[in-house]
Amino acid sequence: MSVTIKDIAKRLNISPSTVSRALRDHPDISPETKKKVIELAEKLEYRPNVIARSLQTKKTNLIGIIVPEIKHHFFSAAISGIEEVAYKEGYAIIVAKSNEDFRREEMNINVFVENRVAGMLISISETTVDKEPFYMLKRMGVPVVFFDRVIEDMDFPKVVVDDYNGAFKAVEYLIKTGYRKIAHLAGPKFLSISKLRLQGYIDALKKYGIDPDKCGIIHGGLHEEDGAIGFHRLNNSFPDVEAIFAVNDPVAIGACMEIKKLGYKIPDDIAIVGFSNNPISSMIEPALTTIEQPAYDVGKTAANVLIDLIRNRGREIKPRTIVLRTKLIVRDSA
Amino acid sequence: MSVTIKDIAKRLNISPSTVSRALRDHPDISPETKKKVIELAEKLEYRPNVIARSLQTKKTNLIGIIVPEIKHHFFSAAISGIEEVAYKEGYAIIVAKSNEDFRREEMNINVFVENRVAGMLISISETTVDKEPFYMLKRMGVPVVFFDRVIEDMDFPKVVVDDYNGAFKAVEYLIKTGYRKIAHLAGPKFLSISKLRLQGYIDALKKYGIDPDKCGIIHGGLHEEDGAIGFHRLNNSFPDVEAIFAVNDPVAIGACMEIKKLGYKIPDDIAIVGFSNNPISSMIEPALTTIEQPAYDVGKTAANVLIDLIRNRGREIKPRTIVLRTKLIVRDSA
DNA sequence: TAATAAATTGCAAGCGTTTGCAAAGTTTTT
DNA sequence: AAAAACTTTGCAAACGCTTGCAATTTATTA
Repeated sequence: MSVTIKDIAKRLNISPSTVSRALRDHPDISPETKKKVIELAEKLEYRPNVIARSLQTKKTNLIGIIVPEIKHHFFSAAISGIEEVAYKEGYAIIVAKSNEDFRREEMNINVFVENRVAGMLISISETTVDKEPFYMLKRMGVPVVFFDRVIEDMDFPKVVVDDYNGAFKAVEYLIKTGYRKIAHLAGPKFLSISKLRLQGYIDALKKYGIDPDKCGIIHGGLHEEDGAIGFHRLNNSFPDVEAIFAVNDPVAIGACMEIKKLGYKIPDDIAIVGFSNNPISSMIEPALTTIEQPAYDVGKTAANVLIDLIRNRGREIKPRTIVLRTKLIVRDSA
Repeated sequence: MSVTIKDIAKRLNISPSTVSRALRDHPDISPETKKKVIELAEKLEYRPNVIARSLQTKKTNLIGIIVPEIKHHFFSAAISGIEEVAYKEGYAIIVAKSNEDFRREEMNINVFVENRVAGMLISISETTVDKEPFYMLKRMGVPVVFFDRVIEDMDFPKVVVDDYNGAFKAVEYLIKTGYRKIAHLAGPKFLSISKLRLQGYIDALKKYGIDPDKCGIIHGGLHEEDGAIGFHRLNNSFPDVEAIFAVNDPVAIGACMEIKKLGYKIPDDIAIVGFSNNPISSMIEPALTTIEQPAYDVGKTAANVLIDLIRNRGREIKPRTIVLRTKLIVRDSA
């Protein structure tokens, strides 16, 4: 069906190897043959078969990405960043979502391995506890970089945002603004980001002599509905709460809706700070004070680290953790 | 490095073909050999090499997706839908963005062709005018389905939302609510979605005897800033406008911000209706009346059509256009 | 002019699978 | 007991490319 190197070779009465080299501009081939080959290739609309090449070279130009969900703003922005550098470096991205299900995550990892991706960028699901699939990747020698949601004690490089400091800054800001009873709508317990943001929250309170145990820490999910539910539970257990630090913007927004629905005023009755600076946050009423999380940059950085890793395989590179800066964005909700 | 069928064959003293068949549960192979093979394969952590298989079978499990931008909600939701059905049907998705640049779109198309994707799902960039890359795909016999942003006169299947009717309903609603001077912040002129929404707008006005030429049609981009700019221009040329129908939610929101900034009240001074029902739309103040556009379903449907096409190659399938329903969501902005 | 070096091309094997067909081994039928 | 029919396995080629090395041709040097 489609034109191959052999076809070109036959029509030009030369060998396939010469054609192959001519097409890749190999210095051994004379300018005249190159010209002939390239012209005929264009005329016949020859398209190199990357699959055949990959089989031979044992290399692919594919980078696998696994995220919990594609349509969440943070992840789609990160993917966009990854694509940007991948494109520039000559890689294509193949993306899969886990739907927060560790089994699907594992299936996807397998699919990627079978497709012999050059490397993988992974943000783990909220249900991932079994590390076996990742050990397998280690054994197979697949280059892997975690981003945002990482497995802390695996020695793959990691690219994260400064969750701890972001949380710390958010809470410190609340304290300095005069709030004391500051509750936390926390995320899933064993997710790295939840843990770090929680710790930042706790340490900020402690620094100013506030006892975190009396403030209210409610664990929940990462979505809007979790914010609403969380605030409900909070309102029951700690009715005198003055301010809330939410694990992320959707949760903060969910809480806001609920707060407004119950007739409280933000920030007068209850102040609230989110995390991630979703585009939405600046547009709600009141505009949400939050921590900016550079999603696009996380993607770009992670992709760069991975490509480094791919290209320098052999030379041992010490896995490191890159922490991207977070920034407090003060708006109207606190 | 990694374990192959040959390795297994050698250790079991049987031929590679037998191993290959055993692993794929071919009926010719005896249960005992199958058992031996499968057990050893597991023990050695054998992973089939999809690349080698693809080379042989001339098939891949890859679906290529090209969108103008990954992080826009509509596209990321559509991609999510595509991934969902692709995963279930045993395909992986490889995604690229054009950044609204037709040259990058073409480059990506080429990359996909060279990777011999099983098929492609494309939403064209706003700068795409040259159809040559798509004719090339036709010549090569690559299965292609357009979604959302389509090239109308190419006979590839298309999956779109009912832009025309959505726009019509939106404008009709405005008219029935009592507005007459209804302007339109339109999108890029040669984009199918812009054209259809514009036409729906015009026809709705005409149906009720309103002259569209006197209402104000401002062409612009598809982003927030375009909404702000658009409203400015509108406000200069048609200061007596009572309501606005925007080509999409970002534009509507951009206009809203500008309207508020200039001190007008929504909907009292100016009413506004958007298009797409971004998650953000329900959360701004006032909540945006808009047309719901089932992004996730567009993705799922497009993926299903494509997979059908891939599987039934040979049997000619008449390319058809699937139009998904849009729905008016009445909120506070109109 | 012969010997040596440089430039250009081709041979053939190999990457890890799949698959049509032949071969060998078993069982059933006549 | 031979023929026919299965069942199970293996051979070898093929998919489209790359690449080390040998072979050929041409240019340079002694």
